[in-house]
Amino acid sequence: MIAKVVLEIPVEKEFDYIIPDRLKDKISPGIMVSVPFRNKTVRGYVISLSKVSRLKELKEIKDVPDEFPILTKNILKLARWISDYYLSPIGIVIKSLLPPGVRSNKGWRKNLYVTPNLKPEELKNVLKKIEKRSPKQASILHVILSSLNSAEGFEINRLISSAKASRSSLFSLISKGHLSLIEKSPLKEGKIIFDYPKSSELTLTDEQEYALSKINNALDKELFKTFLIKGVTGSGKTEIYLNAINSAIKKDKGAVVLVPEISLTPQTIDRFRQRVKEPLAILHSALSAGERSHQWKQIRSGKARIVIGARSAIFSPVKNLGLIIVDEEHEKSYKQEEQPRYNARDLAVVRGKLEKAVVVLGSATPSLESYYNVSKRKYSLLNINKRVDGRALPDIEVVDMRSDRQNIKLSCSQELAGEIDKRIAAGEQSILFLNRRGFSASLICPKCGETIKCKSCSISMTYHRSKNMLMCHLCGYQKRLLEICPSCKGQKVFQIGLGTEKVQHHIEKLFPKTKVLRMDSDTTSFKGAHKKLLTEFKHKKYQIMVGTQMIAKGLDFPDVTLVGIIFADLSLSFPDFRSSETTFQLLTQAAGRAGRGSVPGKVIIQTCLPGHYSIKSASFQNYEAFAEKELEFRKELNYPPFAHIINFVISGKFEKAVSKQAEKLTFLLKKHIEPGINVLGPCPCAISRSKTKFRWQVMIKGKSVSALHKCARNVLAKLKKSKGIAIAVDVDPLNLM
DNA sequence: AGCACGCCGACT
DNA sequence: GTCGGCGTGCTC
Repeated sequence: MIAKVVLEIPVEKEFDYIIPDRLKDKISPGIMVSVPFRNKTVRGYVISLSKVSRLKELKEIKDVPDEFPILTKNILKLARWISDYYLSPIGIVIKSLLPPGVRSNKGWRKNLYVTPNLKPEELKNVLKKIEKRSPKQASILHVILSSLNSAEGFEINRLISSAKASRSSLFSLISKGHLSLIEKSPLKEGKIIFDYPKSSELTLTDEQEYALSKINNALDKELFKTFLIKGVTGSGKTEIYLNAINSAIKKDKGAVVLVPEISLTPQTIDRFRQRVKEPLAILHSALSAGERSHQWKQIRSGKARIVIGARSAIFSPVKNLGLIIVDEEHEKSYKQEEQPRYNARDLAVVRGKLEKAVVVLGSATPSLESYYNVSKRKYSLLNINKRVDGRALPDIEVVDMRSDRQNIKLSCSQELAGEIDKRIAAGEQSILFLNRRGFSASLICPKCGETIKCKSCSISMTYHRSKNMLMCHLCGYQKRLLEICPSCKGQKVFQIGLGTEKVQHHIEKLFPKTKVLRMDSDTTSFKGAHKKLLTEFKHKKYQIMVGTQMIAKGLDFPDVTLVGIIFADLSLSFPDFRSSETTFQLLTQAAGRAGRGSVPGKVIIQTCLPGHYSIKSASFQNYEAFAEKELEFRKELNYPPFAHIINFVISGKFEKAVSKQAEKLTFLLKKHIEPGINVLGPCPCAISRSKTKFRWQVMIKGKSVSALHKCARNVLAKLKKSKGIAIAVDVDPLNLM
């Protein structure tokens, strides 16, 4: 027999190996193997088995470290899909989807037991059913049934030998869900006993109830279906998720919950722990390799069926997966910004289809891609328009900062200052949001007009007052604040633009008796600081919080009744066709921090573009109005969701070589395009230099992804490599900087 | 990816 | 005449 094996190398090729007799029982698709390759031994994964090979001289598989396939059939299919769609070699895809601890394959050899997932009567029924077709499997079940009270449990090797069966028969029973793999022998009446947490069942609103019933119906039918829950901030989406998960458990199905990296806080996890009626596996980026590997094995063995985690949790090998939830589906952090550049939200739908599972995407501000999929009838929309307990949405006021009365340099309009004052008097709290840390955005020389830039990047350096240093927010390079212009030796350099440090400074000056907390990556970088500062704010050690992106989402402080957006235009000015969408999302999410308690909230948006539709519709809390306008614009310019984009980023140390390669690539793209595809560029990226590397980009755009794939594949195969030049291929890019 | 093979320039 | 630069191509 021949095994088709993929290796962890950037090559789209399967390598054939002979399966030696001593290993033939252990090998099935999805299993990890070690194979001779060149003069080394490398790790690989069996994709399929075959009787024949095109080649005559084949090498043998050396070893099989695991007892069972680490990749399930569906995950293997998902890996294939990712490889095709995101133009990334399958070996690299598999490498990146397995947690690092698992790949070191420690702990898979020892202490492996199985435990039945069914009651004895049910096992007997299964036994009867499979007796004729699969005598070996039946024999295993027979051994289990005849020794259910054995205190030793079912160590797999002993079980296999007493049943005179093979590993693959045992594995079939596991993959059908009749048995689970476990590391200890905790048998008690044939089933692991869990400590179920107590749960309070809150009553649901009518809208929540309706959404849940739709999801439950779909779960009952065991068919693939995708829902988009559009629920205003504070509408209790999580409550729907929790109930849906418990419904899945009742139907003996597993669930995966994806949350954005920043939302995976102890508070979030506790909420799920308290309410979900089974142990959770938590896949957090902060876990060590060992911990990850442990969690993974708990999932793979069927011991944990409910998984909560960030992006990569979409690969967890949950048994009998029935439900996939993607919270805050519009979040950019679901996109992996390195190869393979997948979007976990989109993979959720692909995996849902493979597993015949129900997929629930939730957001207060759905991505236009998902919203458009509703109108194409790919997803079903579930609207939640009311907040729980009938609380009012905050009142939003837009303040025009162009007015003569305002001084934009002082962070705070008269209106905002007045509202903050009221909150201080009432003992309530305020949150002020600005999406830039540091004190001054940049330094400019009035004599020559130059701004001070990083030595290795193309962006201007930000002045940080607490450190008294200039910092590059891209590469982290720091240097002393200069008194003299480095390019013309002019005597005076001006600081321009706001950062959170300066806002804090202004607010402290304006309200000298008030304690102001600043939350940004500068103040939260040391261990435990994030949690500590939030707790202090909750206990009202501070009246005002100033912060970046990190405070715009998810925070829930009942005493916060005012949210101020210091400068909404900052995100609108981004050179990206999605900047309006991002701004609308940011404003809506930030506004959602206000009025989460009994006192209604107020939001003040400061802007120089008060007429812009993303600011206007955010101020009316009208998603539909925004989406309608934005979709019109996207349609006109043939941007997503009406088209797909593949972005090529060419980078290297020498600018000439980079631009030359970008032009060669563009030439080939133009040569290979089909009708309906546009080639845009080449041009330098918005961040034209990062970490000493120059960056250029070319885009292809068109309605049909497969046509784009074809074009990209053709061209990448034809393009001659240039030394020191890297080309990153990004399908459905979210970051165009 | 990583490593061998191979084809042109500056050196004992 | 040889050492070594790195461009090309293959690895079951």
